[in-house]
Amino acid sequence: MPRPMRYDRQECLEKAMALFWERGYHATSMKDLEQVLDMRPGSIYAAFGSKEALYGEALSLYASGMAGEFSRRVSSENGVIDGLASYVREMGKLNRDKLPSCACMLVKGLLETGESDTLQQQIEDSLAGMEGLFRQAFQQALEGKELARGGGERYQPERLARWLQCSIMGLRAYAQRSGDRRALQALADDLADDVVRLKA
Amino acid sequence: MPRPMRYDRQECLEKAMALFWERGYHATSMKDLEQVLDMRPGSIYAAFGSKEALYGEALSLYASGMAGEFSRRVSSENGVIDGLASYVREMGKLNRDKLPSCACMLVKGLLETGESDTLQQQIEDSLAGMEGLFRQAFQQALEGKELARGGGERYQPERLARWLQCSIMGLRAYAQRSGDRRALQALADDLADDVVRLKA
DNA sequence: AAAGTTTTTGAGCGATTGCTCAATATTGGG
DNA sequence: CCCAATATTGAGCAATCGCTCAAAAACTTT
Repeated sequence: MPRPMRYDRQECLEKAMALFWERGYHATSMKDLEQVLDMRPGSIYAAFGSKEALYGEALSLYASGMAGEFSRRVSSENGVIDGLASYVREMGKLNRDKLPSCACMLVKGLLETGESDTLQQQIEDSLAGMEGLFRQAFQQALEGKELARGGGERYQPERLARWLQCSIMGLRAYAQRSGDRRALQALADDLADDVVRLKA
Repeated sequence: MPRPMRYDRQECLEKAMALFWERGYHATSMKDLEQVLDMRPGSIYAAFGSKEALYGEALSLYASGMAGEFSRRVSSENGVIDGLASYVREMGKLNRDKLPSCACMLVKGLLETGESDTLQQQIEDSLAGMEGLFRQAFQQALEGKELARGGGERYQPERLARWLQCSIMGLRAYAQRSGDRRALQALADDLADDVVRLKA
């Protein structure tokens, strides 16, 4: 007997995510969101509670999407290491025309939220989650004898995961620059080669 | 015969830079700046014109400071490569207690300004300037036979400069996370070792 | 149709935003 | 000691911010 909902929550979240991802949290106003979602303020607040909560849900959606894409790509190659390298190499194609932003939404959020912020903790948790996925991948590579022998302490999965996350953060920040796309691809290729070099 | 200025422009800029660096552009209000600078709106606008212009000058100050510190540290070591490695290794000590933010102000700005923004261009120019300094350093290392022979195309100064800037961007974004400081130092050490490894 | 239930609407709230400008304060020169 | 010149002040502007809530709309069931 109730009036049916006009809006699909998931679709709304995807649109909101795209806008937040592109402009960042502070530069995105509720007016902007109202326009993109084609919703009036009351509906948005009924559905999501607050701008901050909406941003939080958008972040979660982004994080799960990123984790999914990572897993998909890594498992699409024969070896884990090749999968990781492919994942990195693909980032050389990052382009503002296809995505709301080349930079990682988590990193954008990390750099614009205050340290006492509730959002900060969520972002750090998501980043830690990604780093955990990287660690698991390297762990798998280690157990599958994919990593070169004699790497020593340098080849500890958590160490490699840290390095990989750092490199990806840097790569995607670098990609945010509007400059030469060939330079970006060359950089991504170099980093991917560094990953591959863990094998030999 | 004019009334003398009460405020030192440089001191004001440094305070404004610290605040912008910590909070970012959008999260810093004129009210905040008035408080930190101990100036009333009229004085700020008379001195700097607008919030955006003030931010721009703060960015310039930051960029020149960073460039100066880089040059100082690189030339303080015997070899260029050791200087670069030392520069990277020192970033493992990045701490929110000492600085307004662990992250690079230029990167924070890059990730929160829109692409058509005037500030974006200034930021990208500054980043390109830093990358140029890196390139010059690697060029110097190359001419001084500091780089290992047989590195091939991989050891082109502009390629190495791109990689170094990417790594530093990533490292400092990683440092913004409030987590384990030993992990950060380990990461910085690993990256510094990668720089040193260009020699052998 | 009427009643009941839930969603959507949008005018508009108080607070804050970046910013202006007439008024005031503070100096050196005459 | 007053005047010309410049710096500083701060009340307050229009616009926008995130957000609220009583009313209207839209559906199912009876």
